[in-house]
Amino acid sequence: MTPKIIQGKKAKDDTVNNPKVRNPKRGRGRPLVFDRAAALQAAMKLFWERGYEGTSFDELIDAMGISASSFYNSFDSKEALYCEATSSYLDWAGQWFLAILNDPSIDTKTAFAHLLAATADEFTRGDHPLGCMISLAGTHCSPGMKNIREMMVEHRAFSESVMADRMRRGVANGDVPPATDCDMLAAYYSAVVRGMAVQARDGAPREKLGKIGRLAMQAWPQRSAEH
Amino acid sequence: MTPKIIQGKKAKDDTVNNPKVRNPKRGRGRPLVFDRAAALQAAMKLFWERGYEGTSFDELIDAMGISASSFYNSFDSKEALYCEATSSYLDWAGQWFLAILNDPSIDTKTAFAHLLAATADEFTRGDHPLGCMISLAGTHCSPGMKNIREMMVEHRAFSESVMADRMRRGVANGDVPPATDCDMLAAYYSAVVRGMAVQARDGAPREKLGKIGRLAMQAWPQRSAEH
DNA sequence: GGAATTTTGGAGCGATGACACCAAAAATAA
DNA sequence: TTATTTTTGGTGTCATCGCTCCAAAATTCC
Repeated sequence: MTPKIIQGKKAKDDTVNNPKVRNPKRGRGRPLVFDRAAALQAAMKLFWERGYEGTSFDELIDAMGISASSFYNSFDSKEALYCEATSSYLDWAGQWFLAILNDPSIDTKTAFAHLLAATADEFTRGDHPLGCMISLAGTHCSPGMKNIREMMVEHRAFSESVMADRMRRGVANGDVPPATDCDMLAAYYSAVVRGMAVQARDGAPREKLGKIGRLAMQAWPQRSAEH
Repeated sequence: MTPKIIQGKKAKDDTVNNPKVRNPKRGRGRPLVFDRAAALQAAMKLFWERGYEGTSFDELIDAMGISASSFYNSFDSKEALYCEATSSYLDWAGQWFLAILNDPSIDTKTAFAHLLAATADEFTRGDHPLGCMISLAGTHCSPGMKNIREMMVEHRAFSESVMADRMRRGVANGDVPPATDCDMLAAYYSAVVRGMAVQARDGAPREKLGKIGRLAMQAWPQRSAEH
């Protein structure tokens, strides 16, 4: 799921570069007093809810339940943490995303209908922040956030390319019209998903997102071409 | 175009409440050395490009070409400036937006096709920042930005309601199928526009946005109902 | 001209941002 | 036990944030 990762900084300790952890299970030295994975999850949810700029360092370590010292012992910087949190998010979101696109029991059109329905569900679940951590991140930000911005642009382009690839497989399999412009159709569904993320953030209920997804499926190509 | 405006702070000087200006044309006292409207435009473009959190006070007054003293003499706060900049943006964007939706020479479906085409054009023009100042603003931010967040949510809801109203007029006029769920169809086109804003920010060219808009028009209801 | 009014330049303020430093603490290895 | 390694608590730092204050400057009113 993850494309080339752009990291803000190189790890200071190059014995282990990504992620930074010196005492993985049971090494010498004082043991970690916190669960690194759980702390990362907490940071991810805070970034997801508030964005990178909207999340302060103190709020982060508070949510992670650790001190500044412990933080910098296990992570390189706020920016590096954001990269890791993004990877963690994509590991999770990539599961349902790719599972649906690669489901061999359904045809291409059905796969995208399922994808949009799942998006409506996942964007409005109660056990994590609304919407999506990728869709709207780094779109308007200061020049100092260039690294993060480029990373998010790449993540968005990557998910779009995954959708286009699935459509091309559909063309090859014969369940998508051969004249279909897969890149454009993927860009369209990508845009719809981004728009659903905005709606979710603004409080739209699951059913509303579901209907948006069903309307979006009206653009699926019929037997003849479209361009 | 502008719905109920939520202001961050009340103007300190209640002789003139919105906008704050004591020496409008030619009053007593030292005259303003800068063009307030031009400074506001400059601030608007910076906010548009970088977002609220991504724009610092020093960058703002630098782009506006004024000092901190002059700033606080003519504006109440960064937040109040953002509200004014947003209003200024909506005054401008509302022009083409409403002009298309109220064009009496075209039917409802054509109006929305024009609307999406114009969106593709306006989101990718070279004489101002890419995308839209409203579509993605305040979606992920800190709790301290509650006022701004709620303001942007309201602006987005308002433009969606304007689209729904236009559709209902189409139903009344008979050029939109009577069983159409106008609120849902408007939510769908609203989502598409938000997605086009993301694509524009990520560097998608005008033609790509145009094709997304044309694909989105495939969801327009035929003679029979859809829900 | 003098008084009143308003804006401007310039310095500075308290709070917060992200992070660095270092000695003490807690583990393992010998 | 002692040496070694690693993490932790606590404090400090340096820059930036949005904003304030005040005396000087520039205008109009009388």
